Amino acid sequence: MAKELKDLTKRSEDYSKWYNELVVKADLAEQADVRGCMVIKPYGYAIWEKMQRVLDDMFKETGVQNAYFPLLIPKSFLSREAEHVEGFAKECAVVTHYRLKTNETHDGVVVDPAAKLEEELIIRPTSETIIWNTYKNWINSYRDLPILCNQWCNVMRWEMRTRLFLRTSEFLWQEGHTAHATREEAEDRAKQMLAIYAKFAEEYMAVPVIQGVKSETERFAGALDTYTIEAMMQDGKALQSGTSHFLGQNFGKAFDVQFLNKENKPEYAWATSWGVSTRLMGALIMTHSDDNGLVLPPALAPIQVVIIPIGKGDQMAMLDEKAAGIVANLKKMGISVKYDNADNKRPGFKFADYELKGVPVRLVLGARDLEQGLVEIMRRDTLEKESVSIEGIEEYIKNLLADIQTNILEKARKFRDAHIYECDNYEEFKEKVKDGGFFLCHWDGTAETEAKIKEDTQATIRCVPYMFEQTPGVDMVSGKPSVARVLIARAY
RNA sequence: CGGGAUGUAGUACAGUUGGUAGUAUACUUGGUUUGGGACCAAGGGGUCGCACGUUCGAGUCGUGUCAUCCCGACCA
Repeated sequence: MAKELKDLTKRSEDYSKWYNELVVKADLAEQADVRGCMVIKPYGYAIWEKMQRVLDDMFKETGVQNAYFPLLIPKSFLSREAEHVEGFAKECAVVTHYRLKTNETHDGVVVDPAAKLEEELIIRPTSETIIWNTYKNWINSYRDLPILCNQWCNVMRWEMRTRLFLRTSEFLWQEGHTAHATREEAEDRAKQMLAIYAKFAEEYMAVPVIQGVKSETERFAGALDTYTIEAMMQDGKALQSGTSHFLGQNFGKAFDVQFLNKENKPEYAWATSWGVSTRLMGALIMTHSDDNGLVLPPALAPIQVVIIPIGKGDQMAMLDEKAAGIVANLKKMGISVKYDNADNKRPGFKFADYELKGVPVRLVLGARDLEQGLVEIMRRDTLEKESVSIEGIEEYIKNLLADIQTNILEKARKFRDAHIYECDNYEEFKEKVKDGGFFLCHWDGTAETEAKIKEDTQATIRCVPYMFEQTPGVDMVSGKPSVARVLIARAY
């Protein structure tokens, strides 16, 4: 099966096909029969669960609590906030009836026309509206604030074109929604959560990201500011991997969420929302994988170490026993390990299969090596093999896992940094941007310039990045003055 | 919704001038194997997307229809 993956055209030639095949072959997910939705398979879901656990802990450290709000949103809620409607209305699934009945020939069902809903319900594309409708009941005084809620759920957006993990009609995510008494507090929270996303991306996913703020046209519908982390994939395209929005008082006003402040004066609550989705899985896959398959960061790999025994029939009992000791020790150290002694698959098949699945470390327990007290150990990121003493192998593995984690982050960072260009000449930009990469260019701040760039090159302004030193300059398209360079790239 | 392509076994594909369905892989059973994706033997699985038409006869030709994929518009 995996042989087909190796036979695929290389990444550079047909990146999307390579990516899709990889997701399927590595047993992460597949296209569902339902339009634009995906089935996440157990192995893929295990990665998502690990991400959830880590993120959840990070949120809770900042005082956020989990909650749950309804899937269905009354249509009228969506029209309360004008810009929000504009942004989402076009791509929503709508519930119009609440009952089916058997058809005339009694071999199927039809929608019962008598069961038409008076007000249609929308399957949530995001939950700002229903949550703020609820917050109205929770907030009376400045003493009730801040409210810091997060929910893990699914949402649905009727996308025109879908791709596994990166853009599916239904996706899993977390959405945090906070309410604050002051503008400053809300703005700080929006930035704080972005920083958490960036930390998670780098420390756990080993995906380096650029933090910044979105231009007006790229903002979330209804937000005053949208902060973003942008990652670079191996084909040089950008992937928006997480966003945090400062929503001002837009939703407070739209849902009439007022509180009495310390001066006993009514005031609208200030809002933020922030989310990351199963799209992060896409980022993970596209950042690290090679033509042998997935390369998972040890911090998120469901299986961190796989042990494969090799020997003749009568040696297996001895190998099982030897492995059991190592497995027990590794588990004690909090390392997840799988011992695969299935006899219906040959070692070569297992090697290839676990490489495809991105298991960071492989240990080969061979009867022949064991006579000399040696085991073969392979690291997935570099595919380097080494024979090491079985004495103290656990400690060796622990260090190796840490080394892989930092190594793949550095590799990804080096790749990204080598593909970031400062550019002041539009003709040159147009030529170069086709091949991918991030471009730091001066921008006059107008939507016209932004639109022209998009029309000419398909590239968009990803963000105004924080992390680079900024000096004023001249817009490369319009020639007008510019205060800062923005990050421009083609994006997923 | 515009431009292009494709629908044949679980999957990936072949199928010549129209003549009654084939390869690989996967699956099942038995045996031999096991240091980089094993081998041998036997076996199961398809109203060729759907409908209509042409024909003695359609996977193949025609018309229609549905679905999927790719490139745009939209997007976490």
